Amino acid sequence: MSRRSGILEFAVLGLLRESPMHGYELRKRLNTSLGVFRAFSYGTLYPCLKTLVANGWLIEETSGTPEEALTAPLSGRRAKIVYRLTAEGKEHFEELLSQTGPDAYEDEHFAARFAFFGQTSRDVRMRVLEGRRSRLEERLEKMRASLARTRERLDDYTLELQRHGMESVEREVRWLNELIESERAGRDQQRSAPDSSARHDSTSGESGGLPRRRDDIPPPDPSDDTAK
Amino acid sequence: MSRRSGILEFAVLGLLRESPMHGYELRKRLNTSLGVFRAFSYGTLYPCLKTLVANGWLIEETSGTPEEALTAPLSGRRAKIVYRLTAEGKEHFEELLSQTGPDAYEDEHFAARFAFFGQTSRDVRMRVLEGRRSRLEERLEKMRASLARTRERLDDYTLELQRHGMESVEREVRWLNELIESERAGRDQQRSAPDSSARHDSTSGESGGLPRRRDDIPPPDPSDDTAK
DNA sequence: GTTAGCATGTAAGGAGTTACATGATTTT
DNA sequence: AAAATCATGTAACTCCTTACATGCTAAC
Repeated sequence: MSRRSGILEFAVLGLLRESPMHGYELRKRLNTSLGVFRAFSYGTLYPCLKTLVANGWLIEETSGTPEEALTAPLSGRRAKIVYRLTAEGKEHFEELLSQTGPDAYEDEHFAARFAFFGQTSRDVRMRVLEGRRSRLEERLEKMRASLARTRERLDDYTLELQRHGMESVEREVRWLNELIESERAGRDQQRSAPDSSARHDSTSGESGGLPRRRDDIPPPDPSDDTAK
Repeated sequence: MSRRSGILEFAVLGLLRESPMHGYELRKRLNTSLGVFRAFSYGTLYPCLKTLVANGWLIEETSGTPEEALTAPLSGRRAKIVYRLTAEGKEHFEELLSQTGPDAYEDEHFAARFAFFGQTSRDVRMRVLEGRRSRLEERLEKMRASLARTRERLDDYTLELQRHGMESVEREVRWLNELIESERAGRDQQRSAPDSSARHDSTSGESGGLPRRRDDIPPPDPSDDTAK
């Protein structure tokens, strides 16, 4: 029951929900899917996996399927451990998904939550988006106030740094506004049942409707991979 | 000689270079000046200050000046410790300022460096800005490659998250381009002396020229202060 | 007179990195 | 047959937060 990390635990469970994987692959997916925001090392990931197994959320499958076991039978070949989500793990993840406490609005936590919106029910999505937005608006308030108080004493570079920081936050607010609007637009389709005690129903990705974006993919550029 | 933090050490020395301060004030300035990027707690700051004193970079002045000492003379009044940069501390900070190793291009480290650009020589400023930019460009390369590889398998939300992340990075690159251009424009004024072994001359803030920005201050809104 | 903010600290612990150690498999 | 990359782990260490402990001073 140990209180392992939050973000990492959440992301691992979420990725394994889609399909079983071994540690190495998991790490790559963590660092691209949730990519810009977080990069975990093996020294973090492997111990975490152990803990999740100990909690019963995961099981290890040592080179699993019978066919594969035959490919390398009796040699003392190093195990390739595939992790699979258990029923309890699934349940636990579902519960984490439904939490909308203030933690969920912090930078990195929010990114992790967003990455799994596809598996999140619409009302939770809304709460998270709106929570994030008001968190950012608070932050803007403080920045504005502090700027007004201190702007005389600050040199140009410090000022420029603050200006750029504020603009970044404002930009994210605008992004959230768009997202929230799309979610609202996607609603009304299926008027949420008058039953207000709506239980989160496992696969409740009602795919509201993201703002369909210009599809400018850079030319299929198959280059290196290695994440440092 | 203990290897204390980097960012915090750097920022403390930089702030104290401007004027002596006590811990509480220092913390507030850290969390606004370098603000958006980093928030330190007392549990971090005070021990760090002790270390810096032990290293000889700072000295403590217990309610310092004679006049002030008279205001609260013999009562066992709790000391209000003012920290002042020593000559060695100044020298050390100068040396830190001149470092342009790869660390200086990381997110938070970069922000700290930028915040003290007013006290940094122009060629170092240029190196830091350009280093940061190429760091971000590498990151963009990886993101583009990874997107091209995996885009089919990803759901809309994950895609949207990546798109937004990339846009943020691209935006920062544009910002850096502007800054670099301004620095270059500000050069040519004082053709840097043919003496290439230019020693960083203490106060070498030749204030190149930031892009003068629209001055839209929010109405002087004197509200709350408290950080959390 | 009591709440809020100023001011300084410590101890315990959480979260993650780096560097090390090992070995298998694939590509060049 | 060397180099790269796949694959799994551990130990030591860093950095920072939380929660606690203390007391002063200003404002309401």
